[in-house]
Amino acid sequence: MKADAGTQRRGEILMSTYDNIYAIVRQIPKGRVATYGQVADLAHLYGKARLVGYALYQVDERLSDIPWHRVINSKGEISYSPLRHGGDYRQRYLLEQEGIIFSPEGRVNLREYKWQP
DNA sequence: CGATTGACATATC
DNA sequence: CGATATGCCAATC
Repeated sequence: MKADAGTQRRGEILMSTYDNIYAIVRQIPKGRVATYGQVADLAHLYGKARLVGYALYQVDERLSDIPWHRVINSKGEISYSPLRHGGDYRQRYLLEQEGIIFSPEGRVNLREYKWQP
């Protein structure tokens, strides 16, 4: 059965697509990271990783309590955006504070840090 | 309201 | 490893 484009029914609560993504990101434990693809998968949005990135982009503006910094791309690298707020390295700094080690290339070891639900 | 863009992913060359 | 191509969907122009 297919869910509607914008919303899908879960129990008796109607959740918008983005709220679904937010719910997943909130569940990422400290010291772990998740890829956009993984979040999309868990949010029943397999193959739509772009929506995850777009959703998180808005999260930052909303200053939500969502740990957006724990979401990185499948290469284990932080995706930067020149359009984002000034502090580009903020994400990396936050991850390092959680004990995540970055490679000299600016990547993390997904085999070890990737969140496994 | 049509066209463009964008925190991505996967496959192929 | 990187350049190119395709899919995917919402927000923005």
